Amino acid sequence: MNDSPRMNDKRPARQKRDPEATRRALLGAAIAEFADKGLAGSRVDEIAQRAGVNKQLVYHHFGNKEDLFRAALEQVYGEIRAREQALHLADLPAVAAMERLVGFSFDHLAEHPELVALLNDENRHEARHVKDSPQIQAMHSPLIVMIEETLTRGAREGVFRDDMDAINVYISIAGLAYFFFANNHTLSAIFDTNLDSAREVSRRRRHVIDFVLSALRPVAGATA
Amino acid sequence: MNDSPRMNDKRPARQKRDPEATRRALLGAAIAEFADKGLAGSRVDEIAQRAGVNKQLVYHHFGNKEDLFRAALEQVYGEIRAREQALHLADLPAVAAMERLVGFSFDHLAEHPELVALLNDENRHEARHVKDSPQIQAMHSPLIVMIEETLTRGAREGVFRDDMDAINVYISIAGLAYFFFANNHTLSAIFDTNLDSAREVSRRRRHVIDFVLSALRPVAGATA
Amino acid sequence: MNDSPRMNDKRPARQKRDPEATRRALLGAAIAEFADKGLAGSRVDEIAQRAGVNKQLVYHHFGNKEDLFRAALEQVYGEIRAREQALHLADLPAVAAMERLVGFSFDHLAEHPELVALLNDENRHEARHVKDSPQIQAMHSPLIVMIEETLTRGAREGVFRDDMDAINVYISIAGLAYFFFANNHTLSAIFDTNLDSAREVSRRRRHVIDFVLSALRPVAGATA
Amino acid sequence: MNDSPRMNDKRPARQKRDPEATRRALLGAAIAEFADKGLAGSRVDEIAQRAGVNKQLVYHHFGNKEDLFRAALEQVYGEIRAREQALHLADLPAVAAMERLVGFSFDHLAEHPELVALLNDENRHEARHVKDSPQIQAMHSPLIVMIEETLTRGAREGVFRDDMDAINVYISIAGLAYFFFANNHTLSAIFDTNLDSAREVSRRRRHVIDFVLSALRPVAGATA
DNA sequence: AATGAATGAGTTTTCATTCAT
DNA sequence: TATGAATGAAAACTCATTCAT
Repeated sequence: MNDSPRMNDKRPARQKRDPEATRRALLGAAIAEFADKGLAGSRVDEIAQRAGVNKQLVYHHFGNKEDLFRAALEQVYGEIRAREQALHLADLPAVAAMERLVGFSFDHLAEHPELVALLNDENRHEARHVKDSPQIQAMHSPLIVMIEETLTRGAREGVFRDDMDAINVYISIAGLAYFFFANNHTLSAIFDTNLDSAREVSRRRRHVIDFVLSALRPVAGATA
Repeated sequence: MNDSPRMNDKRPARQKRDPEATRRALLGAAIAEFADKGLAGSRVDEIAQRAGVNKQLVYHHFGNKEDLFRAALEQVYGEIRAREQALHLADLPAVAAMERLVGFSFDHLAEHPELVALLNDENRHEARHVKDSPQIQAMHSPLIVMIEETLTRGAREGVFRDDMDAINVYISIAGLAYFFFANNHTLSAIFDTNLDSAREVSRRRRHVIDFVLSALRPVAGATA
Repeated sequence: MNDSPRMNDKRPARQKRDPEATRRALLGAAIAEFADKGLAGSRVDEIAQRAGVNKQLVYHHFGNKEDLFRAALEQVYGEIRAREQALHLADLPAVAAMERLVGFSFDHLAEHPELVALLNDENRHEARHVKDSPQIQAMHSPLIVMIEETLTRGAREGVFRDDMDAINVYISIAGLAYFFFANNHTLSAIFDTNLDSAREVSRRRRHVIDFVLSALRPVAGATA
Repeated sequence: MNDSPRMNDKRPARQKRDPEATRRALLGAAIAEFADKGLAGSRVDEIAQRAGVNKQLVYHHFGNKEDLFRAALEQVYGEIRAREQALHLADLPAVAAMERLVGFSFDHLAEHPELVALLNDENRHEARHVKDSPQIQAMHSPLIVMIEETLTRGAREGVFRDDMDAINVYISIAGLAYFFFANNHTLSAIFDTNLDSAREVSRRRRHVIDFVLSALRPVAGATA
């Protein structure tokens, strides 16, 4: 009687006209492609293909390649920020809290290699897209505050040094995991081992937690 | 008194037909360009221009863009390996040796941002060029052995823990500096500071040395 | 009576967005260019210009230069096969049938110098594109069967020898015309005549028909 | 104590400075390369490499690529002309003479595929180099005269028709072999056989001789 | 005579982006 | 919203030829 879709419709089901799904598919494809090839090495064509949609939709939904890159960054930043919010370190004793924090930082990178890849590229571009994104700017990481609180709490408990700068501690925690993942291939090649194996990854995880907690131990003889 | 060529001219100035100089100029330009733009983002044209030579000489001397990238990697690896050889840690007490080592690792990255940039790119390519380069494979880093010896010596002296794996310690030392430099721009943007300033760099340097030495302190109550 | 576009205009004239026409134009231009210059000597630029379209459309529609060459081969093979189908030799007495066949083979080459040129090039490449083209492989020439039938019929009629191999006869028929056209310029230069003139072409045509029919005459004294 | 060459010289013997040998090597390499790739597809570099000499020597000895192509043509024309001179057909009865002539034409092409390849290319260029070469122009083929004499002799002997034009007979003889070799690959692909095998080549040889002699038989009932 | 370096003008191909439907 | 065609600008790489030694 009318021509509403799906009457007795034999055309490919391809779920036409679901712009939100298209957007999501493109964004996922973009993150994967940018992580693989970098901004310069990625191809708009390839992203569209990965998403199973027409190339022009990239422009329709995101404007251009660079804007798509920014959207990809917003996405991966959004994910880590959301998980950081869920850590609830205040519920734990200082040492356990710090262990959870370091473990989380390590695990998130382990599970999200695309974050490492995108950040490398973004830094090559001098954080241009981050600076251009009010959305990312607004996503303040709670980690600095969490670290500060945990360090203070730990110092009060007598289990941590009290002279550590939270930002530097944050950078150290992140760096201990980041470098391992970011340079996994060259390190594996140079050391002629496979640092990508589950065994080496979990070894590294233990080392990092141990290393951080060890570094934060109070200085013997210091009067806290 | 005029500037006609070859008066009694000792400058290198436009020496015609000096293939070795041409090669060097190209290699330097390539390192700079690859560091700035990455392998995919770099332009052979641009590299030739930076080097002040004809574009086709890239192909004449290096084969193609990818081979040039490999040569650039060989160069930067060669430089750090050469400096590593010169550390002579065995001459120092364990703590001082470790401090020199950590300081060197930090300083070399500070002075050679191109190393960070090239390694990021190389890892994106799964260390393909490193694996293809017998030259790099042959440049064994002496650092692992140095770290092992220093850790052992420090344990004997009672100033270091004795349960630390040298490779993981190496990765930690490198990572603490690497992440700071590799992600300097995004970190600066996120924390709304300028981590590139001399002040912040030297703060970071002190933190890293302190952090490592602190982490390596012997475990209280352990019988070394 | 003016030339404003689309009055009641049935001409193809610059019809925008007619991909089929674009393809046809490119294919025609490619055949001409490949015939003139060969695969190696042809320029994609030139082909696009001849077709009056943007150069990149070659890649859009055909993939690359080599695929375009294969498409050109498919086109010229398709044309000759189509004409071969229309010969209907069975309707004629053996001698007349053979005469029509030889005449057709000669005339087709006379009218399609691009076929000679493309085949020369294709043979230089060891028939690589023909082997790669399922389409060409599927276009079985009916000529062998036609020749076989005609020879058999002629033998029965007592006008042809009965000991001739059809494939070799085919190659002979084709060769007698082919060499004349393929080497027309060098032959003209060597013999200091103009074998390209209508007079010489028609002389050759008569000779070829005469030669073939003469060769096929029954062997005197043989018992057919 | 001086540095004159070959004192007690252990350097590679490479027979330096034999310009005539260099020239020959280059010419042979050029014929091979031009036969393989055609004029447009051939690379001066590749020719020099095949010859084992420096690329610049091509220019030194031959001027440029095109002149080298002309020299290659002169060489292959020279070879066939020399062999043609040695046929001595007059010593044989007409039929045997014709058989030797046809056999020779076939065999020379079989043994010299580069002749076919070069002629194809030369015809694509409208015999430009042949016309430019006084040397080739001067190498008059004795074949036309030989054919004429043989035909006349055969007619007198009553074994040949007397109405055949020598040039057309020449073209037919050459064409029957030429097409088989020139199009061997496409014919093999189309007929799904291997016409390059010794068996098929010798079958073809017999066919060609048979075909020509059969065509030349006197017309029955004609009064010679 | 011989060599390797150097060059200018191409040549194929790629790619982000826009157009027409 | 979605599609395939079309485009301009560029990119990697090639190549005949010349230069300096």
